[in-house]
Amino acid sequence: MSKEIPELDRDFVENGQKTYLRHLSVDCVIFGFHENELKVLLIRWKDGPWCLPGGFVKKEESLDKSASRILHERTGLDDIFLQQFHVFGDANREKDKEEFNSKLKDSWIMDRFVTVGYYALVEYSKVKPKPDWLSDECSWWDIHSIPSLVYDHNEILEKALDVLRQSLNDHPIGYNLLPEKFTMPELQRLYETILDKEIDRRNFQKKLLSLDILVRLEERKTGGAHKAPYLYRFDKRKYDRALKEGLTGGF
Amino acid sequence: MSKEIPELDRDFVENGQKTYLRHLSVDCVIFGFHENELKVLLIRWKDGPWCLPGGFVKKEESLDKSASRILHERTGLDDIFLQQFHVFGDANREKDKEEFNSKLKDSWIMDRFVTVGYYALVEYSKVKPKPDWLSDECSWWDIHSIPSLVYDHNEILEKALDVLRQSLNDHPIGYNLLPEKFTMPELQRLYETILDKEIDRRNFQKKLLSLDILVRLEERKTGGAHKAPYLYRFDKRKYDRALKEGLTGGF
DNA sequence: TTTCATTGTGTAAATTATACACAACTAATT
DNA sequence: AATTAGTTGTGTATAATTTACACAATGAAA
Repeated sequence: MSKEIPELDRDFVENGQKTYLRHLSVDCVIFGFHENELKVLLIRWKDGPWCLPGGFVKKEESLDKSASRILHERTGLDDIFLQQFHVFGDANREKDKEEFNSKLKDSWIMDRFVTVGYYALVEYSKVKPKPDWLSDECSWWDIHSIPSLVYDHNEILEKALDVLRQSLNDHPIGYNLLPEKFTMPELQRLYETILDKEIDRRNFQKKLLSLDILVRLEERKTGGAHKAPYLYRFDKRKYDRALKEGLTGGF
Repeated sequence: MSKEIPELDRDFVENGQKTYLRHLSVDCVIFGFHENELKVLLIRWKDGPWCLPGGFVKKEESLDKSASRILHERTGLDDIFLQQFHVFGDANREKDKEEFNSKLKDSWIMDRFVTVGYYALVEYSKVKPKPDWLSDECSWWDIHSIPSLVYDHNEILEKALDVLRQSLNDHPIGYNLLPEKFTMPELQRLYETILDKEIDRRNFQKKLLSLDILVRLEERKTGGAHKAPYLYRFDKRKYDRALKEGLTGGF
């Protein structure tokens, strides 16, 4: 399974504990929305399994800062919407850890880790996924066809989806996942995908407009094979205000 | 401020890192309800400030297990409703740490700690608060008059209250805080205290009964200076079922 | 016996959520 | 150029839920 460890990695493996807090990691569930599908950014370790992008907490760095640093490293983006959602602390959550890391026997990396899950909402088109030096691949996966992930990462992802679902009415989820201009059907697909249920088209539009956080533009979106829908954008000011009070209702 | 460290403490201070994960702690916000007030169990360090009861994570122990162990140590109770709610990971969250621990200069305890917040719901009357060997006092405090706590513990407590408020409709909060038999006005006070708002008496009763999770007993509660109210209890079976689907509505 | 604070109870009005149908538009097809 | 297929835009009636609100009965204390 494992090859020899390159020079760059060696320092990390042998001396990482001087830089990072031991026993503690951060894993990110990075959501994007594209072609009416909710997607998650996954990476694949060199010669290894798929997993959530993650990293470690520097000794003088806040947890939130770690997460946004990791996110920046993986997506190139700054100012990303990022939310801590759960800590995974089972004593045996990293089963088969030796198998995946046979060359790291005495490294701090082989210690038990408790990991803090963050979810991020990013605009799909702005991300250029780039694998890091630990990984071969970095790409988007539809949430309906996630591969088997390392350790408890499938569980972490499920929990993130769960929290995302419950947050739909009091976090700026639409705002962060969609491009600046979007159509009502696109927004509806986003809601339907996250909630995993169908919503009546007219009632959806009625409720979203009643929240008074959207602005309909003069433009329409052309190019589709059908009637051209209007474009909308969020009214950031009103949106932020509404979120403070919690968006009412919920489908 | 500090006295000499007793023998028992010395081993913990000098060798704790052999038993516990470094950099990681658990703090518990233990809620109880008594005399129509929502209360929190606080402890006071020997010669030190008030704080949330907390502890550390053993190397082969899950996070949840740590929390319930800590809770058991502090309250004597088992099978407590316990819920992780947030991780506090600011790099400088433990300000004035040296001041409070002047005798521990080189101990693992002086390292930076990230702490996982758990909230617990206990039946007030079943708890006999007992300070541990680190603390002088252990007692209940009304949430409206919490003293200044060490580090960021006031912030942790506020966050717990926040989460408790938001969880009222999909967690068994009433069930765990009240004694087996209780009156409708008592239940209403509990809701009003947690939500920090008044609720119409008739509408409250109507909704709670419509959830079909309460059983009215033949008994009434006597001894009060007024008309004797009926006693109720939760129908555990129906209650659990309802919670799975999320209690509807919400005041 | 009276007083006082509290409990138990129901209905009407307002708000919110749900169900549902047809004409207009656009690109693709013929 | 006309037709087709699939999608968009729009409003109303009904059901469900939430809110507002008043008075008689009770039990202890005065």
